[in-house]
Parts: sequence; structure tokens; C-alpha cells
Amino acid sequence: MNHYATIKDIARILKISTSTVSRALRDTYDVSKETKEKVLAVAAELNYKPNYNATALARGSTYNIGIILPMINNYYFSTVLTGIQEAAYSKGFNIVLFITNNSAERELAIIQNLFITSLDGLLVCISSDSDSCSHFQEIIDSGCPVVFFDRVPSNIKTSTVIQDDFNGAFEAVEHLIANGYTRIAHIAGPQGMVFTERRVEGYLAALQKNNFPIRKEWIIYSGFSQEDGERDTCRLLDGKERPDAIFAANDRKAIGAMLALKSRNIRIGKEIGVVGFTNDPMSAIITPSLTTVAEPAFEIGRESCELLIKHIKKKNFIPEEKVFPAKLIVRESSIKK
Amino acid sequence: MNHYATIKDIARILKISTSTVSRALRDTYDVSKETKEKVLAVAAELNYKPNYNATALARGSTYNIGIILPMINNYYFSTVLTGIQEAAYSKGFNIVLFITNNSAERELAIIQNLFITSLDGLLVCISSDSDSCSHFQEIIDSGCPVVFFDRVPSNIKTSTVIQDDFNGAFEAVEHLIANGYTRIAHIAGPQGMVFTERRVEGYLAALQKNNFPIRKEWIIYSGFSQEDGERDTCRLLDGKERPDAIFAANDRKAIGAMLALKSRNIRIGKEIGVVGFTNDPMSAIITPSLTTVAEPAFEIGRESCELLIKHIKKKNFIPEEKVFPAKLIVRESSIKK
DNA sequence: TATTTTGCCGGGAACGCTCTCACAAATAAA
DNA sequence: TTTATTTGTGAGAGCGTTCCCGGCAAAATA
Repeated sequence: MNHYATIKDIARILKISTSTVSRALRDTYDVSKETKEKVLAVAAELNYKPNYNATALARGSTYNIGIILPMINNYYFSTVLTGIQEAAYSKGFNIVLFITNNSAERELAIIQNLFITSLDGLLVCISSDSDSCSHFQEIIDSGCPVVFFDRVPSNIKTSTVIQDDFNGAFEAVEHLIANGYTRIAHIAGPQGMVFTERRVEGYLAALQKNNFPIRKEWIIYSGFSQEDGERDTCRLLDGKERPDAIFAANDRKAIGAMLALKSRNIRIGKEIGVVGFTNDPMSAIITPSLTTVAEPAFEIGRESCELLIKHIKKKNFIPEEKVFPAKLIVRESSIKK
Repeated sequence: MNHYATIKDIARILKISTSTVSRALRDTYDVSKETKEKVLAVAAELNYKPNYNATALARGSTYNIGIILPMINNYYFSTVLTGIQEAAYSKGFNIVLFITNNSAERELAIIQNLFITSLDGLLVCISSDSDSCSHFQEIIDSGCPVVFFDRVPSNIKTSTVIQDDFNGAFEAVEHLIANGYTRIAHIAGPQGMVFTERRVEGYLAALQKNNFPIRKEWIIYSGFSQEDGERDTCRLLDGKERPDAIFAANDRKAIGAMLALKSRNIRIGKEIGVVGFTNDPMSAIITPSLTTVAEPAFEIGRESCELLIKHIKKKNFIPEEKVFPAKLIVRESSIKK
């Protein structure tokens, strides 16, 4: 490794003790102005850099927080991560990033090999088919604060940050109904995930409120990708009864749906309405533009991180549950005109 | 911090020395099978986790690499980061992420406060207006391997990984010429950046090869965003002589250009051709679909990281320069038909 | 003047681990 | 049997900090 000057070097040069140097560098009061200045001068001259590992070992706390994400190469997660980073940076924390690729195995491997002793806290969005909750529980029990966001486990008591999936879905479906669509299908996320269920519940609640029948075959659970959306839509179109609107669990699936409709020359909006969820920039670019439910991704990331840091700073925190509102953004894909 | 069992605890229980425990856990040969098994059993029972900071301090090397990126919430960088993460994970390295928000000040602040002693290496894409090269030089001189990718500084001798910007731009413009466009403008990235210049050079070389005149007013330097592309395009359209094709330095700018053309009811392709650079998924979604030059983002990330790890493992490396080919993807926006 | 307070500093243990060296016991070679 | 080699283990220093404790002079108070 690179060899930098240490406080011992500074102490030797100034013929003072290492403790004094340490105090001077940390700007503690117990040191005279002159020696402090001398120390800082020598430190600058030697290009002194504090050894993070030594500090962490001595103090018992690193300024690192671990982030576990299913993926980062889409709008939502990259924006969340940007928000996390913003909060961490402003509070002097570093981010150690882990990506699970939506794989439960990988998530498990990461957690097991996680050098948890070098992290002050953990921010996690569980992978879609995750079943590693007991491992998280173990980490929490050991005293390491953990905050979950977006995809949260149902059976762990700790802080969570999510968007209002139920009301977002509810509003989306009500909007479709208000615009004259009567046969509304839902292409959902993977079964078993909390946010999938909440969005389904919002969908169902809107149907019930308006006295629309519920058709099981019009709720299709699958993955998050554009291809999943395309496949789900084809299944719907090939069914006995064709819906006249599709509410998708996210924008990628909605875009997949739109591509499927386009390839069959079905006019989006006029013949079949489409609403997504996320407000991916793509939704504004695609033709026709996609009506969607906006999630405050940046804010969710920032808030999650701030909450975690709060927990790190005062232990014995009481878990909080933060819910961000989701906002309907009406565009062309859901207007019959 | 969380309190975990240490090797001392294990040693005390088994009445052996800490050195033996250390050896057993690291699976060194210098320990008998029985004691090793006993140690592992006790370690598992106590839920022993190695203290990363202590290990790093004693060994003089962490398994952390720092990543400095201008931003991550777009296709290119989030995909590069995914590639980096893949390589790091498979080699047992952790990623510490820093984001500069395209700000030179922020980049400088990050570098200065970088706890460089806790990083084995650094992977960086400099921010657009970066002028902090001397700081990087200092880090390199101190013995910390640094690999630059995508946006590389021109005056630092170390390994770099980039795509073939010159030939990508050259092919894009040749393609436009081959499709009958004769007045080709270029909306470029920020002036002074290596990759901006290379793409401009490729653009100019293609014009020269085909004996097209070069018009300074048809080369506009600005930022990377969609809004920049929109603004640049409006300037071109409002100029004395209107171009019949626009080659944009990236897809975001190209999409901005398309939006500007659409809002003026200019038919993209037929009246004015557009070519981008990146192969952002949006380029396939937008109507008409956008012809672009694909960059192998994931591979660039993976390769950069592997190169860095190679440098970490054997010091006194000789700098390498890796260039990935860029590939033209023809779609609708550049076809007159 | 005697005593307490204050400001400044040094000594040294501690954090949890790795690694070198030394040494005894077991084995192989002479 | 003697000598050399291998194998398994322990002792202890060291990595670069922080932090508690105590000392000592100067200043403030009695």
C-alpha cells in the first residue's frame, strides 16, 4: 500500500507526543493555539492523511454505510442512489455499494460475507425473491442499524421508507375509470412482494369502489422488465375477453405493453388506455406519452439515508415508517378524447 | 458499534494462542486439521465476524476500491457502474462510491477528503470541467493505482479505458453522408474534454474525406443534457443556413434535438436526419427511433475494474490504454427514404 | 504565602488483527 | 545414534489511531 506520513512522524519532528498531535488534528480544545498551528503546518507539509482503518479501529466506528440494491441500471434505483449519496456526502459518510442482481442467492452471499464490523449501518432494498430475512434480523440484533426502503420485508421490525403504493395505484385506476375505461387489467410485479401486493390492493379497491367486477385473469404477476410487460400484454390480448385499459406495476412494463399494442396496431389511449408507475423519463419521451404515477425516488433515497444516519448517531432508536405520497401524472396514453 | 466476538475470545475458549486462531481462520497450512476444525466450530458458534479495519490495518491493504463518477442517474454511468461492480464482486473487492455531480469543486473536495489510506485503488471518470489533475497525480505518486475511464485527463500517465470516439463519430457522419445528407452539423459536448475533441475530430475527418466544407457555426459546444440539445438545435435552426442533419455527442442531446424538431413540425429523417451516441435504451423507444453509436458501457466498467485490480495486485505496473470499438446502430432517424 | 483551579501536554493501554521469529516435538536422513 | 528437516504452536511486536489518566507549570483564588 501507499505510504503516508503518520502522526508519529509529525510528533517526532515537533518533539511532542502523538496524543498532542492527535488532539491538534482533531481540533480539540485541550491544546494551545501555537502547537496546533505547528502541527497543522507540518501535517500539510508532509501531506499527512489520516489512516481511516486505524481511526475506525480505535474509535469503534467507521463512517461507512453499506447499501444493498437489487440493481442500479434503471431510472428508479440510480436516482434513489443519487439521493442516498447526497445525504451521505453532506453528513460525511461514505457509501459502500453492493448489488444483488435481483438474486436471492447473491443477496445471501453478500450478507454472509459482509464485513459488518466495518459498517456503521446498512441501507437495503431486498431483491425480488429474497428469503434472507433472518440474516438481516441477525445483523439488526447485533446492534447495526438497518433501514429498508422500497421493497421492504414484512416480518422485520425496523425503519422503512416507501412510497404510497396503495393510493398511487388507486388513483391511477380511478383516473382510468374517470376517463371512460371499464375493463381494466393489471400487470403486476412478482407475487409475494409487499409493494406488489399494495399496488394490487389499490387496483382492487378502486374497482370495488366503482362497482366494477374483479376478474382474476386480468391480474398477471410477473417480473419488472419491458419484456415481461410485453408478454403479459399479449396474454391479455389473446384472452377470451379483452380489457380496454392496462395498469402496469411500473413504467418498464407499461412501455412493454405499449410496444405490444403498437405491434398489433392497437391505438393506445383511444382503444386501450395504459398507465404506468415510476415516472421514468422514458414515459415522457415515448409516443404517445405515458400516464404514470410518479415516485419521489431522489427524496426516498435521501430520506432513507438521513434516517439511517439518525439511527447510527443515537442508538436505541425507535423504528420509524416513512411513506411518501405518489402523484399521478396524466399524459396521452390514458386519454380517449 | 456492534460488538462481535474476536479471535481472542476464540483463543481463550480453546486455550490456544491468537496466532493459531488467525492462521486457522485464514486457512493457512501451518496448522493441524484438528485445531482448525475446532477453531472453525467455535467461530461459527460465536458468530465470529472478522474486523475489517483491524485486518486492513495489520495487512496494510483493504479490499476497497474507490469509484469517482460525475453522476449515476443515466444509462451510461449506471451501466458502467454495474460492470465495475460485477468485476469487483467476483474478485472479492468492495466498492466505495463517490459522485461529483459534474462539479469540479465537489470533485476536488472529495479527493482532498478522500481517506486514501483506506483504499487499494481508485477508478475515476473526471467531471466535465475538472481541473484537479494535480491531485490525481499526487495520489498516483503516493503509490495508489488509479485507472481513468471514459473521460480521461490528457496529461496524466496512467491506465485508461475508453471507447473509440473518433471512429464512432466518423462512422456516424459517413452514414449520414451515405444517406444523402449534405449539410451536417454537430452538437458537441463541453469544450476541452478529450472525448469531446475526439468526436469532433471524427466528425471533421468524415467531412474532409468527402470534401464537404467545414462550417464553424455548425459545431456547437455545450453540456450533456437534453435541454442543451434542445437549445443547440434551436440555435442551428435559427441560423442563416439550416443544416439537414445533426450529429449529437450523446443520445440525451440527440433526443433534445428531436424534441426541438418535433415542436417545429420538422419531419425527423426526411427533412433533418439525427444521429446520437451511447445507445441509451431511450433511443430505441423514441419515435422515430434514433440512429446512434453504441458504447459497450458494461464492458468498459468491467474492464476498467479488472485492470485496476491487476495493478493493485502487482505494483510497478506499466500503464495500459484500452480502447473499445464503438458500433453504429442504424434506425429510423437518419433514413430519408 | 498557601491552596485551588486551569491549561497544556505526555505516557501508555487499547482497538483486533497479522506476521516474524523461536522453539519443541515429530519425522526423515545420515 | 546423531543430525537435519519438517510441522505445529506460542510469544510478542507492530499497524496508526484514540482516549483515559495523571503530571506539572502558570494563573487565579483564598
